[in-house]
Amino acid sequence: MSDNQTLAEKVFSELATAIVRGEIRPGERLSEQALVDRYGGSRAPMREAIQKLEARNLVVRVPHAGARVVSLSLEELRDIYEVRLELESMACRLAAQRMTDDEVTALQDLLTEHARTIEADQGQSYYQKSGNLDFHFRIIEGSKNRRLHQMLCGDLYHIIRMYRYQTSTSNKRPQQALLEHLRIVEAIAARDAELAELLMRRHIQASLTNLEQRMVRENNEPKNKNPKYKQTQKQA
Amino acid sequence: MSDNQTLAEKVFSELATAIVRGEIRPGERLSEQALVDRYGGSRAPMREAIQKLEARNLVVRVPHAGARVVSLSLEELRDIYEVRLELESMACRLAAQRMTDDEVTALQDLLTEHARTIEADQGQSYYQKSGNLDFHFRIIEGSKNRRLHQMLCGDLYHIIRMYRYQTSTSNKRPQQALLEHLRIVEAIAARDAELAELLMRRHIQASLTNLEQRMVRENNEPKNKNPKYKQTQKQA
DNA sequence: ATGCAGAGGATTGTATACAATGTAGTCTTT
DNA sequence: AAAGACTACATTGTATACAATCCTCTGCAT
Repeated sequence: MSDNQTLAEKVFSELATAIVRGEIRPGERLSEQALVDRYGGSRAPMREAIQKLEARNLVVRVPHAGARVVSLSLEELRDIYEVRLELESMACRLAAQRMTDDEVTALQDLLTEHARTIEADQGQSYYQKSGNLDFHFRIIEGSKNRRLHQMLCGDLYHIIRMYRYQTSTSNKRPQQALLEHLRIVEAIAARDAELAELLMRRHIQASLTNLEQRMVRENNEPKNKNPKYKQTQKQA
Repeated sequence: MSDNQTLAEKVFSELATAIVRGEIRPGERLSEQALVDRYGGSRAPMREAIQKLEARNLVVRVPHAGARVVSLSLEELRDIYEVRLELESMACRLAAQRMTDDEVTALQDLLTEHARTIEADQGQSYYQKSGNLDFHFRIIEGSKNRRLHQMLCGDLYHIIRMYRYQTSTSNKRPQQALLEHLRIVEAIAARDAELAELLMRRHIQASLTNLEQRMVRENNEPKNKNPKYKQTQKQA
């Protein structure tokens, strides 16, 4: 029934959401014994859970030294964003070629739903929370490329959600984002793969340029010199 | 000294190369006890090694049922090639923007070296073996994007090397491949990112189209219906 | 005061033992 | 004879115990 999945998997998924939500801060250490005390069981499943987290790049493990939640520098975050930009643009191109007509109409319906929500709710909360993700997820699935889906949803998105730097695009102006979404779906419906890819690229690019600007600003004001690894922060 | 790395890591790397070289066939099962008998130690490090393999998508593990070496369908292989095509083209674009002048000249030197080798050796063996990989690796490193490097070299390349479907491009005519390499480096040296990306895309595309043609052929001749999972093959 | 050396403690890596689940083979039943 | 259930075995998941490594704190020397 409920314990169909192994203890290691349960601990893994609990830890993963905790990390993504920021309940466990970047740089914080994951002691195997501490996990035993918290979740019960023995060290073996805890080790396995930690290894699963490492596989998803959520923690970094060094032999004999233990595991810490990843703490990304701006450079590393830029790297991730660059890859995401490329892969998701690619997904959009493929989606324009491979989505079924039904899937396209379903996507259009989703956007009209979003429009209603924005109008009613002022759109601040709901839209960017799940709606924005829904839209991107559907397009990624529409690419009909399982590996691509795995890379974007499995690895990159979790980390990106950890560091919410998507400020400029979707936070400030959801109606602008919706407009861009509409244009993208138009291109997909017209089976114009090139245009769809270009529009998606521009749609995401804002986050990346924002991040890069932050990087140059950071470099010019070297007051917090090396925030690469914040170490040894126990919960007070 | 030599056992600076843990037993789990040693077993992992041994198994990884064995799998990539085809010494352990796709679909073959990896029993923990069998690994203990072969490599010594106990089950704990073997489990860890298997999990590391799973993290790199070299084996598939199902709870309580064990681990098997991945056996990819043509669709899954196409997915991987599609992603590789996109990521490596991207790497080439970034390399054109970010490689230092020294790195570019080093790359040019590498290609003149390759040219000499081809002339002398008839180029069949050496060139495609390590030379071709060297070239691609350097460009990937030239992108200065660690995550991209990790994705291409860590995950995708191992699997691609397992299934050597790169027949059409580099096998048949190494001198043709060298020519394409030269053009790519020219574009990089000219800092023409767009052109460099385009040339790399075309350079790799042949493998993908070859694979896709194979897929449609396979679908039209359904004599070997479901070669998705070859199961229960013990070494005779 | 600063830097290095060493001992102690804490944590991880490994080994072994037990429990739970999946698998195969046999037996029964229709 | 074929299909289903049951039993025995094999394999994986988990727990506990031991060994090896690293981190920290203290003490000494410069």
